[in-house]
Amino acid sequence: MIFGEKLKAERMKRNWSQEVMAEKLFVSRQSVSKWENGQNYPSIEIIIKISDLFEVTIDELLRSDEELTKKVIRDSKQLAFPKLKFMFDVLIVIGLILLLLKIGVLLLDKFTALDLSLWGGKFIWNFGPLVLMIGGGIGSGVLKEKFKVE
Amino acid sequence: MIFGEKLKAERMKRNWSQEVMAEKLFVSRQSVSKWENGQNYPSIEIIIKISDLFEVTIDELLRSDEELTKKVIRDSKQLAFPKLKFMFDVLIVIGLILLLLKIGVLLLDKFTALDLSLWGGKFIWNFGPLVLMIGGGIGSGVLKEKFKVE
DNA sequence: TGGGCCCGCAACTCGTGGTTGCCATCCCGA
DNA sequence: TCGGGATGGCAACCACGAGTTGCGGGCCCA
Repeated sequence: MIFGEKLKAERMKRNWSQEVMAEKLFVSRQSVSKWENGQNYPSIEIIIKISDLFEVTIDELLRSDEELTKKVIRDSKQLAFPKLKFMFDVLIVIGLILLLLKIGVLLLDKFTALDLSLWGGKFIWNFGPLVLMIGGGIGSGVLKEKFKVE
Repeated sequence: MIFGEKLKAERMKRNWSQEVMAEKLFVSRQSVSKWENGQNYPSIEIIIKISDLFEVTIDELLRSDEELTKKVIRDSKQLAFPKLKFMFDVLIVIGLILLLLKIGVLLLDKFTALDLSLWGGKFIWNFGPLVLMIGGGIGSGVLKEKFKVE
């Protein structure tokens, strides 16, 4: 039984005896022994107390590390997803801003006496925004698709 | 009792009757009724099953919203922090890139026959990168300081 | 060797978790 | 209106499991 092992591990991590722990939880020492050896579970109220005492979640106490790892992997994917996607979204926004700048400059050049020139030539300004936006869009879309299976 | 209310809320959220839920958990309908009315708790094994069935953590089932809210606030702060900070960090990077571009152009202009001009004039290129980098740095630093109290 | 600390096994008690039976209420269709 | 089905609460009952007490074994140290 998973619970007993985890209970024992947490207790020994703190160098407590079963007696000490029993006192903290207001139970007999043998109760603690039984839990650790998998003979029975404590009551719900006591499980909550243990969770507080050790500052671990009840899920961590009751579930296998396998289950928890699966959950952590899933969670970390969801954590990484917004972050990575956000970065690609920023690229899209930058490309859009550059595109709008280019259009703005062209309009001003055409309808006003201002003689504005785009730095770097037409090549960069024609393809730069496009590359950023398409690259960002592809990256963002791929990530979205990858975690849609979830 | 908190557990019973949450159990009922989750069940009704799915439009299940107590009968349906009892079937899913392989217990009698009256057991479900008792849990919801706070007469007793289910066994540990069943609590784990319920947690899986509803895709909520056991902590969420057993703890008050007050306790959980305190924890969620703490977690969401940590979640929002990297995201917002990341955005300010991107601004810093953009500012740095623009600064390097400006320096690159100036060097090429001075040492080669190329006649390159910075679009928009010296004002933007002297202050633009600076504003981005300082703004990003301040934003990033404020967030860092805000959640350092944690 | 004796004492203290730590922990496991067994017997026992009692409370609680789950089941069954019954009933009340509500809603819908004939 | 009546009957049937669905839903859910209360009560009685029982088994089992959670917690307690008693006992003993192992280990370590003076």
